[in-house]
Amino acid sequence: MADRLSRVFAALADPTRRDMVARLAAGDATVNELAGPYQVTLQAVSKHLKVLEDAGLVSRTRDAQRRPVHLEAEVFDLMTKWLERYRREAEERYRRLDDVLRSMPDDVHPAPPPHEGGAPT
Amino acid sequence: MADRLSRVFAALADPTRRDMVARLAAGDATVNELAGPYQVTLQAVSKHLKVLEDAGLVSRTRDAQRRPVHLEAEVFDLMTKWLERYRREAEERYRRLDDVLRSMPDDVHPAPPPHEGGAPT
DNA sequence: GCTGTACTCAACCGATCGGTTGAGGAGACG
DNA sequence: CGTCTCCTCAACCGATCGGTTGAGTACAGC
Repeated sequence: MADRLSRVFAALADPTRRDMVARLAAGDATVNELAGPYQVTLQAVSKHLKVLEDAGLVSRTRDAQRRPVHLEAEVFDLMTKWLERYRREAEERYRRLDDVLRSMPDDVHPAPPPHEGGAPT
Repeated sequence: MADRLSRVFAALADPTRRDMVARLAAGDATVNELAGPYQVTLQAVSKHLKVLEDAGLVSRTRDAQRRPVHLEAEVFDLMTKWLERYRREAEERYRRLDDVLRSMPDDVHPAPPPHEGGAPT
């Protein structure tokens, strides 16, 4: 799993980790604070944090023996970009297909035109 | 992995599956067509498709012996909602923290209550 | 009906994942 | 110094994952 996007998606595929992200969105927290609500060992939480860190979703600094965890917002942009791209394509195509189906009750056609006008902004 | 969002994120954590989604955004395709560019067996592709289907990202219909795969755009909304929520929170907080740091060169952490107690042992 | 095409199901395999326990490392504090 | 708190590293374990091969299902066409 080399690429960044895969690590990000994989990191967020776990509900516990998504929950941690949600908590961190409200402010930095120590490992102990994050571990609080979950019924797992501190080591497990530490591992989750490592996964999030490797994905670039959080960063850990040092404050005495505490390791405050900070949510990195930039990564969300990466996902949003990926998402928006295909979401728009798919929705646009969906609208177009719907249109095509209405004007073509039977038979087949060679190939759809590369583009059409009138797509909403 | 019961919840929908986890399945969606997990499905997209694989570059091959993201690639398939990208391809499907341009139009429906059969399993064979999707398998084309990848150096894996048809069965592996079929499995990937099943993962995407279980996540609600695609649907499979029947056309003679072909099984055309269709991208379901709605699911992207689910992710976008989740993303946007925390992205906004995090960025807002980031801006706020930045401001706070400037007016607070040292000292004075809120130091949340050391609640705790119990758990294991 | 037989054959070929398109695809799925089932069993298996090595690698990774999420969790555990156990053993520390780093720093505050008596 | 010793000790306590906070946290990480290492080893292990069962479950799941991504891939394989082999067999089977569904349909078209001769």
